[in-house]
Amino acid sequence: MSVTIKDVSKDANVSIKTVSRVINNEVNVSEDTKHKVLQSITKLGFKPNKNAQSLRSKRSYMIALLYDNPNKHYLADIQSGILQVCKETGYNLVLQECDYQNKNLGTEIIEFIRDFQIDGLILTPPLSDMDDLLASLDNAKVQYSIIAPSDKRTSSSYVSSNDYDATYAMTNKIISKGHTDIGFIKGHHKHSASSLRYKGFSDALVEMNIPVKSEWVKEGDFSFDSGFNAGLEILESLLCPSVIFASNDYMAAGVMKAAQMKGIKIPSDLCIIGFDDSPIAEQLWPSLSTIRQPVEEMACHAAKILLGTVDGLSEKTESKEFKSELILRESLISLSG
Amino acid sequence: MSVTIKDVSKDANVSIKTVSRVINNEVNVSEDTKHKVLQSITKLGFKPNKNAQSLRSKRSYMIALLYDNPNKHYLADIQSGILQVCKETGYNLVLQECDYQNKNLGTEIIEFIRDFQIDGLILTPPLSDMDDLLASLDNAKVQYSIIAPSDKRTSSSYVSSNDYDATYAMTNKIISKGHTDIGFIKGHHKHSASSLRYKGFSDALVEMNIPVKSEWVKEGDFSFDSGFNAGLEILESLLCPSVIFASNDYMAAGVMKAAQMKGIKIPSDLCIIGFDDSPIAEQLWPSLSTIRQPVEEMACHAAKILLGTVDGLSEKTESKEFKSELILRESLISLSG
DNA sequence: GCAATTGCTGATATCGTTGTCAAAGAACAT
DNA sequence: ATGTTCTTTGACAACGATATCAGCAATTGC
Repeated sequence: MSVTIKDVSKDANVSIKTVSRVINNEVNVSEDTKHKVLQSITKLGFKPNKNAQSLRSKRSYMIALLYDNPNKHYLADIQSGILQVCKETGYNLVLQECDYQNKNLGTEIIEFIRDFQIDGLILTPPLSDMDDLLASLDNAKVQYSIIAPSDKRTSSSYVSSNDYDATYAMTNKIISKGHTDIGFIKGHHKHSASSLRYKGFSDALVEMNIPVKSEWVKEGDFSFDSGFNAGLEILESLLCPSVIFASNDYMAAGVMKAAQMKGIKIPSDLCIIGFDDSPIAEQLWPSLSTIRQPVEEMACHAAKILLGTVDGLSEKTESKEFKSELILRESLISLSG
Repeated sequence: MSVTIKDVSKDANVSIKTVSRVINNEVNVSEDTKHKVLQSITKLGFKPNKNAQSLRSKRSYMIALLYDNPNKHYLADIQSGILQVCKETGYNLVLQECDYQNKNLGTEIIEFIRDFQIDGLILTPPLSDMDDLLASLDNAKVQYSIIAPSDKRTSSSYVSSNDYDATYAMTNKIISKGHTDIGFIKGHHKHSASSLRYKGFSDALVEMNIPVKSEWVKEGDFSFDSGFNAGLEILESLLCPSVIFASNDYMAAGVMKAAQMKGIKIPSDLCIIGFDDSPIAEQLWPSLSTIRQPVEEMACHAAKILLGTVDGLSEKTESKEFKSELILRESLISLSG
């Protein structure tokens, strides 16, 4: 039926082991035989049987993406980044939703890996910051790469973004437009990005000698609703800020809706800033000033890192910090009068 | 290292073949031995090695989701529906992005299935309507189930929604609010839902003796931008409609932005209707009246259908049409004056 | 010149399951 | 008692790859 390594070995007049050597790019194969074998392979259209390979070599050629993240756009971007790399390397991606509050998460993940012989993991926030989880993975000698951890640990490979610098820069930009009354909505406290983003914001204020007003700082969870509620609370203060900076675009959209419902004009009465440059940022009116992160590229890189350690064939890839970009749109204007 | 069928057979004092029989629920195993084996299995925590099973039995325990759809929320919903079923049944989901314009799509898909020994496919629009593709899959005896095909073919299993009835009902609802000047934005012409939705709309108008004005009917492609542009065009007509019905929420959001940029007040000057009940529908201000489709449930059902035919263990599941629900929100009001 | 090392190759065992086939015993018909 | 059928079971081959190890020739070291 399907052509096997045996057929190739017969055609090329070598042993099956030699064919195996060629497929796996092993050393100590003469150029001559290698060429001969490769020719037979293309001639017969041979493709190694993944299951047989996996069975014998204990590798599944599958990596898994672990997530506990309600933001579907974010996940979709992550996925397509990883899938690009998978396609090139012949690996497969398996999706696994987790519950970060699950006490047995570590054990369950390790069991999952063992059952399916998953070759490696990619972790997304908030899982990327769960030190005990990472520790048990290390302990079980599981290969993984993490996306956007809070501190750049040296032990594991990661891709990160410069959340702190980006919010710091955006806050300076806001201040440069004449604003001093600035509210902030934090993200989910379990996500490392939340504290980094808040720190970038508050450091920038403090450095310009602008006090951080606690009644203008609320905590959300990255969802539209939490942004909406936080926005309502801030806008019901006696004194309203002239800018609200939300830790992501969905919360910013929530603020915008809250403001519009209260008849507050954007951006003349209130400027709104988001983070992530989600599609919604451009779809709102007025469109949202925000910070663009190369999420897809980051995921792509994370996959390369993982496959670099998992698969001898792929070249080694290093941890990397990606730079964000300020996107200035209609929702931020200079303070009038 | 890991416990195998051999260990179980020793522990239960039977042959490995008998253990295999028990795992696979084969007939002709006495209750006694079956019980004994099952006990050993739980005692030792045995789990069959998927790769060995696949290698021997020619089944991969993997199904693939094929898509060519830019709507990430839609895809994410589909995915999570399928993943639920996969989790229960121990199958794995592989993602495969396709290009519906690719001439060799059929051949490539069949090759993909052969290489990875994929057990079955789930097709989403617009792939679900490509008759030649389905024909070649049939021809290659590939198992698949399709989500939302335009016509309910009897040959293949499908899940569908009542797009026609839903738009028809919504259009009647609009008319009942006193509107007669109604614009419509069609979806991507390759998606079967597009024509169904348009037909539901125009049939409802015609039945109420309201002519369909061609300058108020535009074609989009389900993207925000296409909705935005179509909205601009319609709103630049000499006479503007009092309602614009878009074939999905993203296009409706585009229309809303276009209207707001032109200073048109929603819903007092213009009502807007969407389709799908995407998250954005609730996040806009004013919030969007729309039609909710149980996408996740549909995907779940599609997966059950597929695994019912692929896997003898799962119970057989039938094709099914899912009902949509009208969601009335702020963006539709009665015609004043 | 001889031993030791290196480079290349192949025979064969092996991974953990399922498939084939035959044997043993029970049940039933003759 | 004998033959036939049915149920239950196990020994062993097979799936298609990689791993081990040994063999042989060519090169190197002394």
